[in-house]
Amino acid sequence: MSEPTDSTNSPLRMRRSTTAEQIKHLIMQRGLRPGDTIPTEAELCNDLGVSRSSVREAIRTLATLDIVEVRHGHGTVVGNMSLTPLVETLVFRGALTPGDDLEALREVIELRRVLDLAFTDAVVDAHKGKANPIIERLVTNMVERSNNNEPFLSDDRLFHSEMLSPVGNPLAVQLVAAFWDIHTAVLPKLDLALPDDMRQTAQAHSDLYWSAQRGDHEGYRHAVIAHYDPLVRMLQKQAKS
Amino acid sequence: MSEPTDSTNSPLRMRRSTTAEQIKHLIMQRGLRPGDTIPTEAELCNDLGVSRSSVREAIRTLATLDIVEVRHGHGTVVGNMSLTPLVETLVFRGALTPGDDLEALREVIELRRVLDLAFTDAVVDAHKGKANPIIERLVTNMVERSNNNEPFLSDDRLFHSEMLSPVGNPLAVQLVAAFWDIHTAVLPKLDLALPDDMRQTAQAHSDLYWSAQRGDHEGYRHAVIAHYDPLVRMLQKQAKS
DNA sequence: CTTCATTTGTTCGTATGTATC
DNA sequence: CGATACATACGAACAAATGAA
Repeated sequence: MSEPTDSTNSPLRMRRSTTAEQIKHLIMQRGLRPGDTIPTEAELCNDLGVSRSSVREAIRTLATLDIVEVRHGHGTVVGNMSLTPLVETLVFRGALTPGDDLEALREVIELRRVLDLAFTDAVVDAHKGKANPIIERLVTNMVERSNNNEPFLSDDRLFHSEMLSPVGNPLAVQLVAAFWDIHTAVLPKLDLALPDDMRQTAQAHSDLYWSAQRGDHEGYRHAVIAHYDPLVRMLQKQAKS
Repeated sequence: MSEPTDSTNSPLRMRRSTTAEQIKHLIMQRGLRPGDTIPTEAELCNDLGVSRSSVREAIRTLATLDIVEVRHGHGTVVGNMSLTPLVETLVFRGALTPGDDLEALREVIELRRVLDLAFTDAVVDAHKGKANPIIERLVTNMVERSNNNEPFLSDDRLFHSEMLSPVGNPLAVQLVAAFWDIHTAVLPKLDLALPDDMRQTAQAHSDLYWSAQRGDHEGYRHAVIAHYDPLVRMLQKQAKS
């Protein structure tokens, strides 16, 4: 039985935690908020008693998780802890599987649809009777663009965030935005975007807003179905081939 | 004056992409699957023409996203691209906000509840009329433990995964499991876990399964509500103070 | 069980690019 | 413009873990 290295030979090594965890601990201890600067690499080397490389790898880890944000030549600040790591992981997972990527896309789209349906009541109640100039402008813009066969990606993303925003769950807003990002990142690998489908999608956005605006839960649900219908049909067609 | 280390053996320097992206590209090119070994650090240094530090930071980035998995003294393999990065980010975000952490917990719990409700039809249809010995054992075990005031965390997590598993959306299963992890990681900061609540939660699990098993959609929805009811009440109580 | 090669983990020193003042 | 502070990159050396001979 080999003794597990009693570590008494390393005086300051009672830390089993990694450098990244120590930096996280430091952020919590000092009560730093997103945007606040964290100590420089050199300071962290002294404070934590580790080398520059270790500090850099730890910061790299935290930057990947969007827990910190590195600004070249300026310094490192606390990040806003977005869902970027989720997006990156799932986008790569979708891009990795060569023949099976539409299965990954199907799962993402189903989740988006299910989430939209799940928030139906909250969204409709939040928008009922309240005009929203921002969303109205987005909707008219999307419809117009679809008629000219122009894309409307950025409007699309903003629309869904704005619709979900007033329900009072920022995490949910971020999550659907993240799935939107994954969706649009994985999708271009497949050929689609037919003009008719684009027009149907734009119209569905319009129906979503106006259904919610007049408190029509059932109409909203139908609009959700119609919104994802072109994608579902496309996936079924691809699956047959 | 100082010559820029004329490493003539690496003439391809036109790459603007990061080292991490090059490694991702390499994984895709070779069609590597989770578990397959990727080249060693030394080999990557030669192949990509960068230093070992850069390779290590890139690998660290990919390991953070669970795109690769590093095994000390053995090598590095392709990871399974789980949702661990999402969990880590959100757990830290919840732990960071000192007085506002129950707001973060509320958002997570609302999302869990919404997701469970959103998959009601699929889950009920998938389990209707089909006995599931694994889940039945989990349920009886949880009820028994709750009567003895013993925790049943691992059973709880497995239960939700097993319930959602047959709907055929692995991504959804991973997502609810991830939110379960976030939930249980953020929760211990608050004092709770009353015996009555534990019994109600265990009973709700039982109701969830048996409702689905007999095809009772409405009963399933009520069980979902009851499942999160203790937490919702606790959050409201905490919010008042 | 021991030895040894392989591979990742850690550290140090140095040089370079970049943003701010 | 220069000076400073900072992140980025490189290379060499040694430590620790793993697995096979």
